Amino acid sequence: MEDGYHHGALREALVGAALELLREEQPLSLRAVARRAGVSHAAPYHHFADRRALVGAVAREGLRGLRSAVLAGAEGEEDPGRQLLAAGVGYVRFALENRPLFRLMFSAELANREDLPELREAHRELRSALLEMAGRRLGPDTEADEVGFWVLRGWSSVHGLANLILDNQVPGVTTVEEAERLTRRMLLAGERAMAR
Amino acid sequence: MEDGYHHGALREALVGAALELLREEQPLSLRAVARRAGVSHAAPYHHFADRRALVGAVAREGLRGLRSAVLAGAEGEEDPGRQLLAAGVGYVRFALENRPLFRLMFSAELANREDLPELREAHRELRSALLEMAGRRLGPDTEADEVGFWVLRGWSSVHGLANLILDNQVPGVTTVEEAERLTRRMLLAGERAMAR
DNA sequence: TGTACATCAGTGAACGCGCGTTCACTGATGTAC
DNA sequence: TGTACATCAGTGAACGCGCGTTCACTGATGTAC
Repeated sequence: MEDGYHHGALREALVGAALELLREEQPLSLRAVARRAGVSHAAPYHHFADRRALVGAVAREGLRGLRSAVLAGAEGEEDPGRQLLAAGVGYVRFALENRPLFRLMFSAELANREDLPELREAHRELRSALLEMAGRRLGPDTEADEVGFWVLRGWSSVHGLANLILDNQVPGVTTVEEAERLTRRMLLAGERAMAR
Repeated sequence: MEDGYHHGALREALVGAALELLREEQPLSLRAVARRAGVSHAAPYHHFADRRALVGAVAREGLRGLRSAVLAGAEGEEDPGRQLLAAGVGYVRFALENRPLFRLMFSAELANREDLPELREAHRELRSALLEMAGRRLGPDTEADEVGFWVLRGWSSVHGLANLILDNQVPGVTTVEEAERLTRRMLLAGERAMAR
């Protein structure tokens, strides 16, 4: 279990190495990941069926992180409306602070997830968190359909804004702080329109 | 100029071949593009500095198409509010009908466009079209900042929705028709909230 | 109208590279007795 | 406590592949005189 021939927790180490490479904006090849983990390039095959499975595991980790970021943002607030606002800000912050990972999570490569049940589960958990928060905001008598639609509206806004910023489509917004301020402003405008 | 040794319009043919490959969800390698255009894989270098320049030209073509789709949607309407609605629907339709191209246009590869002035110009033209439409909707006395913020709100919603659909994050929405209906519903809800 | 010649836009071979995956192997680990 | 042995999780060599890019080349085109 110590160091030496048998690694002990290579699976986790590989995912960690992949996250490291992403942070450095390096391409996520199976060989590069193995290299970074300090292991031969054939070793990953004892833990992942193929490159795709590894990428899926990395994306899953990313989704969990995104969910945490969203929930962490909301935790500091009492009022459900403010919770949602903070959640949106947390979402955008995560995207900005984990650009390549965020892109990977929503990449064409993983648009079809039928073969990656664990990744699907992570997506479901993120979605549940959003639905739960929106449910608190809209009240217990709100129909599920309406809550779903409401989540989709908010999610689209925030997801779109995050993507536009990542893609340098929002002139003058590059830092995390600027992005957070803009997100808050945007969500506040939406809330205000709703409340009126 | 006829057929034969000199192609005559290889640059355009290469971009066309690339668009064809994207439509088939094939990877956009320089060699594959040349192959599809029926030309040796060294030929593109007489028209593009490198692979990146070719990809940039393809994205530019895509952006022009997106702008056209947005304007075409709006053209059928008189009321500025309805124009914006139709523009949004056109945006999402374009994304759904040109999935790989749309992804390429907003990919990490092209997030930095400093070396691709023609692509930047295409982005500017799309942005101008959006600003102009929003300006008509908000009236001539609206401050430029406000118009810009308003565009960003709408664009984020529509761009986010398009991306979420492309990524199979919106259960039950896969066809273009379903996506259009949902977009309309979403934008209507936004308009309604604003009008109230 | 003909000819010499520069320029242009192709070709095909070659370069070095990193990739995903497979394979036979071997050292380490854990368990049955 | 020791030993035999199955299983596990690594290694390193090898496979075939497609890639971007460069190069010397050559055929076609257009122009000057």
